[in-house]
Amino acid sequence: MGQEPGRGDLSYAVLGLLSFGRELSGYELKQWADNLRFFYAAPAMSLVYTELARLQSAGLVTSREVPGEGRRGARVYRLAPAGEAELRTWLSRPVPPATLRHPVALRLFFGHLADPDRLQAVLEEHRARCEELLAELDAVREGLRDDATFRYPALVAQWGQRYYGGEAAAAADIAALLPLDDPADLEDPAGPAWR
Amino acid sequence: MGQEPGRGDLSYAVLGLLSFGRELSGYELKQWADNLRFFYAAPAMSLVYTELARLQSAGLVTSREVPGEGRRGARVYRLAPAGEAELRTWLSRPVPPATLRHPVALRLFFGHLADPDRLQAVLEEHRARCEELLAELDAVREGLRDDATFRYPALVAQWGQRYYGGEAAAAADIAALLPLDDPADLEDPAGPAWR
DNA sequence: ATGGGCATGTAACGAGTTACATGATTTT
DNA sequence: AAAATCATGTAACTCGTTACATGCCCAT
Repeated sequence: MGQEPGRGDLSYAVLGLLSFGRELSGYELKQWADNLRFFYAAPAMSLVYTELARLQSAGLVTSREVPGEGRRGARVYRLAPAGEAELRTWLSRPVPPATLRHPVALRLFFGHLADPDRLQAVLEEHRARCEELLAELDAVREGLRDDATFRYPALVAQWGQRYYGGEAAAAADIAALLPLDDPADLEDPAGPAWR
Repeated sequence: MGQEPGRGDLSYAVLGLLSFGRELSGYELKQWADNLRFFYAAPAMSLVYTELARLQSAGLVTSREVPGEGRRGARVYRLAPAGEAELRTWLSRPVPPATLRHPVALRLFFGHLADPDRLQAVLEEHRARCEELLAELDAVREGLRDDATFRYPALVAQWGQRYYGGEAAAAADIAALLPLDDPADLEDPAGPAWR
Protein backbone atom coordinates (compact mmCIF):
# COMPACT_ATOMS: atom_id res chain seq x y z
CA MET A 1 0.00 0.00 0.00
CA GLY A 2 1.59 3.28 -1.14
CA GLN A 3 1.88 6.30 1.10
CA GLU A 4 -0.96 8.74 0.74
CA PRO A 5 0.16 11.93 -0.98
CA GLY A 6 -0.31 14.97 1.23
CA ARG A 7 -3.26 16.99 0.10
CA GLY A 8 -2.09 20.42 1.20
CA ASP A 9 -1.35 23.00 -1.46
CA LEU A 10 2.35 22.72 -0.70
CA SER A 11 2.22 19.12 -1.76
CA TYR A 12 0.87 20.19 -5.13
CA ALA A 13 3.42 22.96 -5.33
CA VAL A 14 6.22 20.39 -5.12
CA LEU A 15 4.48 18.35 -7.79
CA GLY A 16 3.81 21.44 -9.89
CA LEU A 17 7.44 22.49 -9.91
CA LEU A 18 8.11 19.34 -11.88
CA SER A 19 5.59 20.42 -14.54
CA PHE A 20 7.95 22.77 -16.38
CA GLY A 21 9.63 19.90 -18.20
CA ARG A 22 12.79 19.64 -16.10
CA GLU A 23 14.07 16.70 -14.14
CA LEU A 24 15.03 17.96 -10.70
CA SER A 25 16.76 16.57 -7.65
CA GLY A 26 15.25 17.25 -4.24
CA TYR A 27 17.96 19.78 -3.63
CA GLU A 28 17.33 21.62 -6.90
CA LEU A 29 13.61 21.50 -6.39
CA LYS A 30 14.05 23.24 -3.08
CA GLN A 31 15.86 26.14 -4.79
CA TRP A 32 12.95 26.52 -7.17
CA ALA A 33 10.47 26.22 -4.35
CA ASP A 34 12.10 29.14 -2.58
CA ASN A 35 10.65 31.38 -5.26
CA LEU A 36 7.24 30.60 -3.83
CA ARG A 37 8.17 32.56 -0.70
CA PHE A 38 6.81 35.79 -2.18
CA PHE A 39 3.25 34.55 -2.10
CA TYR A 40 3.33 31.26 -0.24
CA ALA A 41 5.43 29.72 2.49
CA ALA A 42 8.39 27.96 0.90
CA PRO A 43 8.54 24.32 2.00
CA ALA A 44 11.39 23.23 4.24
CA MET A 45 14.10 21.06 2.75
CA SER A 46 12.94 18.08 4.77
CA LEU A 47 9.40 18.49 3.50
CA VAL A 48 10.56 18.45 -0.11
CA TYR A 49 12.25 15.09 0.39
CA THR A 50 9.41 13.46 2.28
CA GLU A 51 6.93 14.85 -0.23
CA LEU A 52 8.89 13.54 -3.21
CA ALA A 53 8.96 10.10 -1.61
CA ARG A 54 5.22 10.25 -1.08
CA LEU A 55 4.56 11.42 -4.63
CA GLN A 56 6.66 8.61 -6.00
CA SER A 57 4.93 5.92 -4.00
CA ALA A 58 1.65 7.37 -5.22
CA GLY A 59 2.87 7.03 -8.79
CA LEU A 60 2.71 10.76 -9.55
CA VAL A 61 6.43 11.13 -10.18
CA THR A 62 9.20 8.83 -11.33
CA SER A 63 12.85 9.04 -10.42
CA ARG A 64 16.22 7.80 -11.54
CA GLU A 65 19.74 7.86 -10.18
CA VAL A 66 22.15 10.22 -11.84
CA PRO A 67 25.79 9.35 -11.12
CA GLY A 68 27.62 12.59 -10.46
CA GLU A 69 30.72 13.35 -12.48
CA GLY A 70 33.00 14.60 -9.78
CA ARG A 71 30.36 15.62 -7.30
CA ARG A 72 27.98 13.34 -5.51
CA GLY A 73 25.30 11.65 -7.58
CA ALA A 74 21.68 12.58 -7.13
CA ARG A 75 18.23 11.13 -7.55
CA VAL A 76 16.28 13.22 -10.01
CA TYR A 77 12.50 13.30 -10.30
CA ARG A 78 10.25 13.67 -13.29
CA LEU A 79 6.54 14.32 -13.45
CA ALA A 80 4.57 11.19 -14.39
CA PRO A 81 1.44 11.38 -16.59
CA ALA A 82 -0.64 10.54 -13.52
CA GLY A 83 1.03 13.48 -11.77
CA GLU A 84 0.08 15.91 -14.50
CA ALA A 85 -3.48 14.62 -14.42
CA GLU A 86 -3.51 15.07 -10.66
CA LEU A 87 -2.31 18.65 -11.04
CA ARG A 88 -5.04 19.41 -13.57
CA THR A 89 -7.77 18.09 -11.30
CA TRP A 90 -6.23 20.02 -8.41
CA LEU A 91 -6.55 23.21 -10.45
CA SER A 92 -10.21 22.44 -11.09
CA ARG A 93 -11.02 21.96 -7.42
CA PRO A 94 -12.25 24.75 -5.11
CA VAL A 95 -9.57 27.20 -4.05
CA PRO A 96 -9.11 27.60 -0.29
CA PRO A 97 -9.24 31.16 1.01
CA ALA A 98 -5.99 33.11 1.21
CA THR A 99 -4.57 33.29 4.68
CA LEU A 100 -2.54 36.25 5.80
CA ARG A 101 -0.60 36.46 9.03
CA HIS A 102 0.51 40.02 9.36
CA PRO A 103 2.38 40.54 12.65
CA VAL A 104 2.86 44.23 11.86
CA ALA A 105 -0.87 44.83 11.52
CA LEU A 106 -1.41 42.84 14.70
CA ARG A 107 0.97 45.09 16.61
CA LEU A 108 -0.59 48.19 15.15
CA PHE A 109 -3.95 46.87 16.35
CA PHE A 110 -2.59 47.03 19.88
CA GLY A 111 -0.82 50.32 19.24
CA HIS A 112 -2.31 51.94 22.33
CA LEU A 113 0.11 49.83 24.39
CA ALA A 114 3.20 50.51 22.31
CA ASP A 115 5.90 53.11 22.52
CA PRO A 116 5.24 55.44 19.55
CA ASP A 117 8.88 55.35 18.44
CA ARG A 118 8.81 51.59 18.50
CA LEU A 119 5.71 51.54 16.35
CA GLN A 120 7.43 53.79 13.84
CA ALA A 121 10.43 51.50 13.81
CA VAL A 122 8.25 48.42 13.26
CA LEU A 123 6.56 50.05 10.29
CA GLU A 124 9.82 51.25 8.84
CA GLU A 125 11.33 47.81 9.21
CA HIS A 126 8.37 46.34 7.41
CA ARG A 127 8.64 48.89 4.62
CA ALA A 128 12.34 48.14 4.22
CA ARG A 129 11.63 44.40 4.11
CA CYS A 130 9.09 44.95 1.37
CA GLU A 131 11.63 46.96 -0.63
CA GLU A 132 14.06 44.09 -0.29
CA LEU A 133 11.50 41.64 -1.59
CA LEU A 134 10.77 44.04 -4.42
CA ALA A 135 14.43 43.98 -5.40
CA GLU A 136 14.52 40.20 -5.16
CA LEU A 137 11.49 40.01 -7.40
CA ASP A 138 13.28 42.20 -9.93
CA ALA A 139 16.07 39.65 -10.02
CA VAL A 140 13.60 36.80 -10.35
CA ARG A 141 11.83 38.46 -13.26
CA GLU A 142 15.15 39.17 -14.89
CA GLY A 143 15.98 35.47 -14.71
CA LEU A 144 12.57 34.45 -16.03
CA ARG A 145 12.46 36.90 -18.92
CA ASP A 146 12.65 35.50 -22.46
CA ASP A 147 11.68 32.01 -21.39
CA ALA A 148 8.11 31.42 -22.49
CA THR A 149 7.97 28.33 -20.27
CA PHE A 150 7.76 30.59 -17.27
CA ARG A 151 5.21 33.13 -18.47
CA TYR A 152 2.86 32.36 -15.61
CA PRO A 153 5.53 32.45 -12.91
CA ALA A 154 6.68 35.75 -14.43
CA LEU A 155 3.14 37.08 -14.21
CA VAL A 156 2.97 36.08 -10.57
CA ALA A 157 6.30 37.83 -9.97
CA GLN A 158 4.84 40.93 -11.57
CA TRP A 159 1.80 40.67 -9.32
CA GLY A 160 4.19 40.31 -6.38
CA GLN A 161 5.88 43.57 -7.22
CA ARG A 162 2.57 45.33 -7.21
CA TYR A 163 1.68 43.63 -3.93
CA TYR A 164 4.88 44.51 -2.09
CA GLY A 165 4.91 47.97 -3.60
CA GLY A 166 1.47 48.48 -2.09
CA GLU A 167 2.59 47.11 1.26
CA ALA A 168 5.61 49.39 1.37
CA ALA A 169 3.53 52.44 0.48
CA ALA A 170 0.88 51.57 3.05
CA ALA A 171 3.51 51.19 5.76
CA ALA A 172 4.95 54.60 4.90
CA ASP A 173 1.53 56.26 4.84
CA ILE A 174 0.49 54.76 8.15
CA ALA A 175 3.79 55.76 9.74
CA ALA A 176 3.04 59.32 8.67
CA LEU A 177 -0.27 59.18 10.58
CA LEU A 178 1.33 58.21 13.87
CA PRO A 179 1.17 58.83 16.74
CA LEU A 180 -2.59 58.52 16.85
CA ASP A 181 -3.20 60.88 19.73
CA ASP A 182 -5.70 62.98 17.83
CA PRO A 183 -8.85 60.99 17.03
CA ALA A 184 -9.61 63.56 14.30
CA ASP A 185 -7.10 61.67 12.17
CA LEU A 186 -9.77 59.08 11.58
CA GLU A 187 -12.71 61.33 10.80
CA ASP A 188 -12.48 61.20 7.02
CA PRO A 189 -13.94 57.80 6.08
CA ALA A 190 -11.34 57.27 3.38
CA GLY A 191 -8.43 58.56 5.42
CA PRO A 192 -6.50 61.77 4.90
CA ALA A 193 -3.41 60.46 3.16
CA TRP A 194 -4.71 58.26 0.39
CA ARG A 195 -7.52 57.48 -2.03
CA MET B 1 4.02 25.30 38.57
CA GLY B 2 1.74 27.13 36.12
CA GLN B 3 1.33 26.22 32.49
CA GLU B 4 3.67 28.05 30.18
CA PRO B 5 1.85 30.65 28.15
CA GLY B 6 2.01 29.97 24.42
CA ARG B 7 4.49 32.23 22.73
CA GLY B 8 2.83 32.55 19.37
CA ASP B 9 1.39 35.88 18.31
CA LEU B 10 -2.11 34.47 18.61
CA SER B 11 -1.49 33.97 22.28
CA TYR B 12 -0.70 37.65 22.65
CA ALA B 13 -3.67 38.54 20.50
CA VAL B 14 -5.97 36.84 23.00
CA LEU B 15 -4.22 38.67 25.82
CA GLY B 16 -4.28 41.94 23.89
CA LEU B 17 -8.02 41.78 23.32
CA LEU B 18 -8.38 42.15 27.08
CA SER B 19 -6.37 45.38 27.00
CA PHE B 20 -9.25 47.61 25.94
CA GLY B 21 -10.62 47.77 29.47
CA ARG B 22 -13.46 45.27 29.10
CA GLU B 23 -14.03 42.08 31.01
CA LEU B 24 -14.82 39.38 28.50
CA SER B 25 -15.97 35.78 28.60
CA GLY B 26 -14.21 33.28 26.36
CA TYR B 27 -17.21 33.33 24.10
CA GLU B 28 -17.27 37.12 23.82
CA LEU B 29 -13.54 37.23 23.32
CA LYS B 30 -13.90 34.90 20.37
CA GLN B 31 -16.33 37.35 18.70
CA TRP B 32 -13.77 40.10 19.09
CA ALA B 33 -11.01 37.86 17.88
CA ASP B 34 -12.91 37.21 14.67
CA ASN B 35 -12.12 40.79 13.69
CA LEU B 36 -8.51 39.74 13.41
CA ARG B 37 -9.42 37.60 10.40
CA PHE B 38 -8.76 40.46 8.01
CA PHE B 39 -5.06 40.46 8.71
CA TYR B 40 -4.39 37.42 10.84
CA ALA B 41 -5.93 33.99 11.25
CA ALA B 42 -8.69 34.20 13.83
CA PRO B 43 -8.14 31.69 16.63
CA ALA B 44 -10.52 28.75 16.93
CA MET B 45 -12.97 28.76 19.81
CA SER B 46 -11.14 25.91 21.46
CA LEU B 47 -7.88 27.81 21.29
CA VAL B 48 -9.38 30.82 23.02
CA TYR B 49 -10.43 28.70 25.97
CA THR B 50 -7.19 26.82 26.32
CA GLU B 51 -5.26 30.04 25.92
CA LEU B 52 -7.28 31.84 28.59
CA ALA B 53 -6.62 28.99 30.98
CA ARG B 54 -2.91 29.20 30.25
CA LEU B 55 -2.82 32.95 30.66
CA GLN B 56 -4.58 32.67 33.97
CA SER B 57 -2.24 30.06 35.36
CA ALA B 58 0.62 32.30 34.25
CA GLY B 59 -0.91 35.15 36.23
CA LEU B 60 -1.43 37.37 33.18
CA VAL B 61 -5.21 37.49 33.51
CA THR B 62 -7.67 37.10 36.35
CA SER B 63 -11.20 35.78 36.13
CA ARG B 64 -14.42 35.71 38.07
CA GLU B 65 -17.75 33.93 37.79
CA VAL B 66 -20.68 36.02 36.67
CA PRO B 67 -24.02 34.41 37.49
CA GLY B 68 -26.27 34.88 34.48
CA GLU B 69 -29.64 36.45 35.00
CA GLY B 70 -31.82 34.13 32.98
CA ARG B 71 -29.11 32.82 30.70
CA ARG B 72 -26.23 30.65 31.74
CA GLY B 73 -23.55 32.26 33.86
CA ALA B 74 -20.09 32.86 32.46
CA ARG B 75 -16.52 33.18 33.58
CA VAL B 76 -15.20 36.59 32.58
CA TYR B 77 -11.55 37.49 32.24
CA ARG B 78 -9.71 40.70 32.97
CA LEU B 79 -6.19 41.73 32.09
CA ALA B 80 -3.85 41.60 35.10
CA PRO B 81 -1.05 44.16 35.54
CA ALA B 82 1.47 41.42 34.75
CA GLY B 83 -0.44 40.78 31.55
CA GLU B 84 -0.20 44.38 30.43
CA ALA B 85 3.51 44.37 31.20
CA GLU B 86 3.87 41.19 29.16
CA LEU B 87 2.06 42.82 26.24
CA ARG B 88 4.35 45.84 26.37
CA THR B 89 7.47 43.71 26.30
CA TRP B 90 5.95 41.66 23.47
CA LEU B 91 5.54 44.85 21.47
CA SER B 92 9.18 45.70 22.07
CA ARG B 93 10.44 42.36 20.80
CA PRO B 94 11.44 41.64 17.20
CA VAL B 95 8.51 41.26 14.83
CA PRO B 96 8.39 37.98 12.89
CA PRO B 97 8.07 38.30 9.12
CA ALA B 98 4.59 38.39 7.63
CA THR B 99 3.51 35.13 6.11
CA LEU B 100 1.17 35.01 3.18
CA ARG B 101 -0.43 31.88 1.79
CA HIS B 102 -2.07 32.87 -1.42
CA PRO B 103 -3.67 29.84 -3.10
CA VAL B 104 -4.82 31.99 -6.01
CA ALA B 105 -1.29 33.15 -6.79
CA LEU B 106 -0.10 29.57 -6.43
CA ARG B 107 -2.61 28.40 -9.02
CA LEU B 108 -1.74 31.25 -11.33
CA PHE B 109 1.89 30.18 -11.03
CA PHE B 110 0.90 26.85 -12.54
CA GLY B 111 -1.43 28.50 -15.02
CA HIS B 112 0.09 26.66 -17.97
CA LEU B 113 -1.75 23.55 -16.73
CA ALA B 114 -5.10 25.17 -16.13
CA ASP B 115 -8.14 25.63 -18.26
CA PRO B 116 -8.20 29.36 -19.13
CA ASP B 117 -11.86 29.73 -18.19
CA ARG B 118 -11.17 28.13 -14.87
CA LEU B 119 -8.34 30.55 -14.20
CA GLN B 120 -10.65 33.45 -14.96
CA ALA B 121 -13.23 32.03 -12.59
CA VAL B 122 -10.65 31.60 -9.82
CA LEU B 123 -9.56 35.22 -10.17
CA GLU B 124 -13.11 36.49 -10.28
CA GLU B 125 -14.00 34.49 -7.21
CA HIS B 126 -11.03 35.97 -5.41
CA ARG B 127 -12.00 39.48 -6.47
CA ALA B 128 -15.54 38.94 -5.23
CA ARG B 129 -14.26 37.61 -1.92
CA CYS B 130 -12.14 40.70 -1.48
CA GLU B 131 -15.15 42.92 -2.16
CA GLU B 132 -17.04 41.03 0.52
CA LEU B 133 -14.26 41.60 3.01
CA LEU B 134 -14.23 45.24 2.00
CA ALA B 135 -17.91 45.51 2.86
CA GLU B 136 -17.36 43.72 6.16
CA LEU B 137 -14.58 46.14 6.97
CA ASP B 138 -16.95 49.02 6.30
CA ALA B 139 -19.29 47.59 8.91
CA VAL B 140 -16.42 47.11 11.35
CA ARG B 141 -15.27 50.69 10.93
CA GLU B 142 -18.81 51.91 11.35
CA GLY B 143 -18.99 50.09 14.69
CA LEU B 144 -15.62 51.40 15.81
CA ARG B 145 -16.19 55.02 14.83
CA ASP B 146 -16.55 57.57 17.65
CA ASP B 147 -14.91 55.33 20.22
CA ALA B 148 -11.42 56.65 20.88
CA THR B 149 -10.56 53.39 22.66
CA PHE B 150 -10.40 51.69 19.31
CA ARG B 151 -8.45 54.23 17.31
CA TYR B 152 -5.73 51.73 16.48
CA PRO B 153 -8.08 48.92 15.53
CA ALA B 154 -9.89 51.45 13.34
CA LEU B 155 -6.61 52.39 11.70
CA VAL B 156 -5.92 48.73 10.99
CA ALA B 157 -9.40 48.39 9.51
CA GLN B 158 -8.64 51.34 7.27
CA TRP B 159 -5.39 49.70 6.22
CA GLY B 160 -7.35 46.54 5.53
CA GLN B 161 -9.66 48.35 3.13
CA ARG B 162 -6.68 49.61 1.22
CA TYR B 163 -5.19 46.11 1.23
CA TYR B 164 -8.28 44.29 -0.03
CA GLY B 165 -9.04 47.08 -2.47
CA GLY B 166 -5.59 46.50 -3.94
CA GLU B 167 -6.11 42.76 -4.05
CA ALA B 168 -9.43 43.10 -5.82
CA ALA B 169 -7.97 45.50 -8.38
CA ALA B 170 -4.96 43.26 -8.98
CA ALA B 171 -7.21 40.24 -9.54
CA ALA B 172 -9.25 42.19 -12.07
CA ASP B 173 -6.18 43.50 -13.89
CA ILE B 174 -4.59 40.07 -14.08
CA ALA B 175 -7.82 38.52 -15.32
CA ALA B 176 -7.76 41.08 -18.13
CA LEU B 177 -4.31 39.86 -19.18
CA LEU B 178 -5.38 36.25 -19.56
CA PRO B 179 -5.00 33.97 -21.37
CA LEU B 180 -1.26 34.36 -21.53
CA ASP B 181 -0.76 32.82 -24.93
CA ASP B 182 1.15 35.80 -26.28
CA PRO B 183 4.48 36.24 -24.49
CA ALA B 184 4.52 39.88 -25.67
CA ASP B 185 2.19 40.60 -22.76
CA LEU B 186 5.18 40.44 -20.48
CA GLU B 187 7.61 42.51 -22.48
CA ASP B 188 7.06 45.84 -20.72
CA PRO B 189 9.03 45.53 -17.46
CA ALA B 190 6.32 47.35 -15.51
CA GLY B 191 3.46 45.54 -17.18
CA PRO B 192 0.92 47.01 -19.58
CA ALA B 193 -2.03 47.55 -17.27
CA TRP B 194 -0.60 49.28 -14.26
CA ARG B 195 2.10 51.48 -12.70
C1' DA C 1 41.81 22.99 7.43
C1' DT C 2 37.58 25.61 7.26
C1' DG C 3 33.53 26.88 5.41
C1' DG C 4 30.21 26.62 1.91
C1' DG C 5 27.50 24.28 -1.54
C1' DC C 6 25.60 19.74 -2.91
C1' DA C 7 22.91 15.92 -1.36
C1' DT C 8 19.59 13.16 1.62
C1' DG C 9 17.11 11.94 5.09
C1' DT C 10 14.92 11.04 10.36
C1' DA C 11 12.92 12.52 14.73
C1' DA C 12 10.90 15.53 17.71
C1' DC C 13 8.12 19.13 18.27
C1' DG C 14 4.66 23.07 17.72
C1' DA C 15 0.93 25.86 16.78
C1' DG C 16 -3.00 25.48 15.57
C1' DT C 17 -7.19 23.00 13.53
C1' DT C 18 -11.46 19.96 13.35
C1' DA C 19 -14.34 16.87 15.55
C1' DC C 20 -16.56 15.64 19.50
C1' DA C 21 -19.19 16.26 23.81
C1' DT C 22 -22.52 18.80 26.69
C1' DG C 23 -26.21 21.71 27.94
C1' DA C 24 -29.23 25.96 28.93
C1' DT C 25 -31.93 29.59 26.89
C1' DT C 26 -33.98 32.21 23.11
C1' DT C 27 -35.83 32.90 18.78
C1' DT C 28 -38.33 31.29 14.70
C1' DA D 1 -40.35 21.55 17.34
C1' DA D 2 -36.28 23.13 15.41
C1' DA D 3 -32.59 26.10 15.01
C1' DA D 4 -29.64 29.68 16.63
C1' DT D 5 -27.02 31.81 20.40
C1' DC D 6 -24.59 31.51 24.64
C1' DA D 7 -21.25 28.82 26.98
C1' DT D 8 -17.20 25.60 27.87
C1' DG D 9 -14.13 22.36 27.22
C1' DT D 10 -11.28 17.72 25.57
C1' DA D 11 -9.04 14.74 22.15
C1' DA D 12 -7.32 13.62 17.97
C1' DC D 13 -5.07 15.07 14.18
C1' DT D 14 -2.55 17.80 10.42
C1' DC D 15 0.63 20.31 8.32
C1' DG D 16 4.21 21.72 8.54
C1' DT D 17 8.67 23.33 11.26
C1' DT D 18 13.48 22.98 13.57
C1' DA D 19 17.02 20.16 15.11
C1' DC D 20 19.78 16.48 14.23
C1' DA D 21 22.71 13.22 11.52
C1' DT D 22 25.69 12.15 7.58
C1' DG D 23 29.02 12.74 4.02
C1' DC D 24 31.33 14.31 -0.43
C1' DC D 25 33.53 17.94 -3.22
C1' DC D 26 35.36 22.58 -3.98
C1' DA D 27 37.21 27.10 -3.05
C1' DT D 28 39.82 30.07 0.20
